[in-house]
Amino acid sequence: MDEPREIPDLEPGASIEAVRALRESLDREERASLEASVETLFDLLGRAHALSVLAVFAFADRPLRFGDIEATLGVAPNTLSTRLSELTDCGLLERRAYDESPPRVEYTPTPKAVALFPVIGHCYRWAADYAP
Amino acid sequence: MDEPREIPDLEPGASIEAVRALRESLDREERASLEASVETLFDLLGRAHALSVLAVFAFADRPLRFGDIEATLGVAPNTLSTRLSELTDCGLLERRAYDESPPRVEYTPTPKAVALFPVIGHCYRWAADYAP
DNA sequence: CCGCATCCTACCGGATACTG
DNA sequence: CAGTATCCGGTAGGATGCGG
Repeated sequence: MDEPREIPDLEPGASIEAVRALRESLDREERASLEASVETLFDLLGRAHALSVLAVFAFADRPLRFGDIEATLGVAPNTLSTRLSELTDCGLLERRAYDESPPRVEYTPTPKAVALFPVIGHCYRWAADYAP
Repeated sequence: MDEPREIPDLEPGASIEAVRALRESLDREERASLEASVETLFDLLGRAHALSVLAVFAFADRPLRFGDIEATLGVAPNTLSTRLSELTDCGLLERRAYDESPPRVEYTPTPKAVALFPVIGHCYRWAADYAP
């Protein structure tokens, strides 16, 4: 009774029809659980610069340091610190600190984050098509 | 010299590699324009309940009224009012007011919004796979 | 030096009451 | 019914400080 309807793999660009069918195939409890998970995700992404931070990682080909992201996005350090902590706590980023001088901290996207990158990609395509 | 590299059509689930290649094919000016458009989109989506509102429309099969969304999401009316105005101003929703009593206002997603629905769909799939 | 914590200010979002 | 007015708590932004 665990997850008989578990989605086998993550297909990028899931059409709404497919997801709508998925939602309707779930019973009340499973569906509430799914909605809650999505709500958590939306709450996370629905904060200042969260999507932008993800985008920076999506286009980077190496681990990123605090200063890298700060310079790229130009956000206040405390805000960036909060976002990075949240993303790390949710298992989207992995934080590795090296005990050096000067100190070095590197952030790496986890597979969980990589699985979200198509969202970023789609937003870029959308912007290229529908921008003013 | 207008848009020789215009993306022909919106493919759902654009891989980051493809978008990365696109970004690198653009010259400085075009790329800055794209980044600005994406930034605008991220700023819009990065507000409270914006993604949730989009999701409600993505799964609805008819125009929605203010009270529908309010009841579904349980958000404060002033916040919802602001979000709906922003989405309407950005051309994602079309607002139609009927001069009746009691008054009736319907919101319909535009093609521009429909083109964003795969983002919602992907988030649902992601949540089903990676949720706690 | 770099990554963050603190302090303070401004604005945004939540709850409730109220109007056309 | 579809919002607006009002009040208030929380969160983001900017500058600065400090610990490693």
